[in-house]
Amino acid sequence: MTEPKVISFEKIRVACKNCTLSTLCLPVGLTGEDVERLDDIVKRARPLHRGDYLFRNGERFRSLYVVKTGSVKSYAPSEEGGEQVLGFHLPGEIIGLDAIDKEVHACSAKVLETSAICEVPFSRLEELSSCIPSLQHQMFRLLSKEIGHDTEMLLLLGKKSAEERLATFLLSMSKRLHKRGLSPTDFYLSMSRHEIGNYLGLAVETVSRLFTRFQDEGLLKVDRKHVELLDLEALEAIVSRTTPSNRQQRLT
Amino acid sequence: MTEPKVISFEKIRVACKNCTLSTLCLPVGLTGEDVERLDDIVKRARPLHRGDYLFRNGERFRSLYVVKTGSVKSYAPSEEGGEQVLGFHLPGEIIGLDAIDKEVHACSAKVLETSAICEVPFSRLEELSSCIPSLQHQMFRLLSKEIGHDTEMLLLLGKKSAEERLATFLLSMSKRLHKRGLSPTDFYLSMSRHEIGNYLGLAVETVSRLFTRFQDEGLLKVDRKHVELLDLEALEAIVSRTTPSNRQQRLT
DNA sequence: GACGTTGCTTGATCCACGTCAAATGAACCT
DNA sequence: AGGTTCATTTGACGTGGATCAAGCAACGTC
Repeated sequence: MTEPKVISFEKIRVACKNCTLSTLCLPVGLTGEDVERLDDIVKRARPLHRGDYLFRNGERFRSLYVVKTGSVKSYAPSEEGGEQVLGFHLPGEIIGLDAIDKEVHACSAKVLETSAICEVPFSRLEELSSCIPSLQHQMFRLLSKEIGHDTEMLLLLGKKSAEERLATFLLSMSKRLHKRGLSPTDFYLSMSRHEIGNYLGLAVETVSRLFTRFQDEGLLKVDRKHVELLDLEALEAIVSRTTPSNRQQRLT
Repeated sequence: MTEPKVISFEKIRVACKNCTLSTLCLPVGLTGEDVERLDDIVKRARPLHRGDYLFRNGERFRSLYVVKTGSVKSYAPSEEGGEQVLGFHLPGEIIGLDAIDKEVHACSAKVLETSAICEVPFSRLEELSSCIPSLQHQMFRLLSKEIGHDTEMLLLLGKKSAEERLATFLLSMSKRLHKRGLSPTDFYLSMSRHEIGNYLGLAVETVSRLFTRFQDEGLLKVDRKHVELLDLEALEAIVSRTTPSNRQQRLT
């Protein structure tokens, strides 16, 4: 999520245990020995570049992918060339979990900027988790967490207004970047307005207008892909605002 | 999903291996012995009635639940009393997977009609799956399948029109009921219009109007909760129709 | 069998957002 | 520098579906 221009040589540490992401990506409660065994099965790939695919829909599922640096989007084709962006993936996040069931990828994953990606062959991972109960537990948690995330998105798409959606998106980016040691208020978006709109179920124009509106209201500053959040509290207020349109919500 | 009036005494078979749902609910590739061990940990509860909760959001997560007969809805509270219906669960379907991660239920599950539910203590299930690799595999698949389902809902809420949503919903019910040996064209909906609307991100009024429109167009017949699908092909056509509004969809 | 309660339908109106169209401006060529 | 392309912005306009407001049918309950 940094300006993609100057890519200094990424000093990729070769072992999981040395990886800066270990707290995000590695299961907690693994012994040193366990981590080494996990380490053995992870393939560390050369850097990928904007537009490269991790996988495409229809391909056979073999591996999970973990973002090490950079960012990735995943998206599902709908009928007739349409697409639904399913998520933007930052360092430490795992991609491909939805394909375990059918063993075929139902969505595609495309790299948004120069990125380093770890590949984890799933069959090996499965073998390993039946040996290491705490790894199995972490795998269950991981899958479950993904479901929880999807649930939040359902709520967003089902109930929230355009401005709530964009505010939610910006705060989500902010928090996730912050967890990774980056500024929660000043960052670059690696995806286009188009992709943001698609992800949030909005037209590009609406996204663009909201950016300028938020800017006019002093909530943030935008310049192209660079965003500076000026008033996090106000954004939070937008997210958790009870819209006057909550009539349909309350059920028996 | 049958008329709740006459509840004859449900002859509940006590063992998983005898359960009519075994092909839906039980992992394939388990030995007879494995199934018995699984069987040991499943608690079979007395029938629950309309309005009963399996669990409520905020409660500590202990068990997964499997619908044996009847139906259940799950829903998440949003800000300030609003709710998002997350799903309607039919026999053989599993509820509670999203709570594994945080060990707290983020949503509630409420019984829609008199139902029999199996309870599976998760810690026991976890122990068992580290002993039985094929059970572990099935668990991964199950979790993954849930993610896949959520993805479809994201597509529905993000991109589809009101009529596409209702048609998708009806066909989904149709297919799922058919798998369970019931009529794919003639069934009772155990949930209210209100709940359908909430689930699909639509107002009750819109759902109601669409039902009458579909009826006028000869696609189906409705009387209260009883639905008869008359033209499955036409409904399919609505679902997979390229809306003229696919401008935003195609991305680079 | 009258009476409240709840769920569903129907009609009239409104508005948030999508759509269409055009201008602006980066980035990238040659 | 000038031209091509593509992303973003901005304005004007239209509409799908939400909202508001009655009716109406089913189902209690006493």
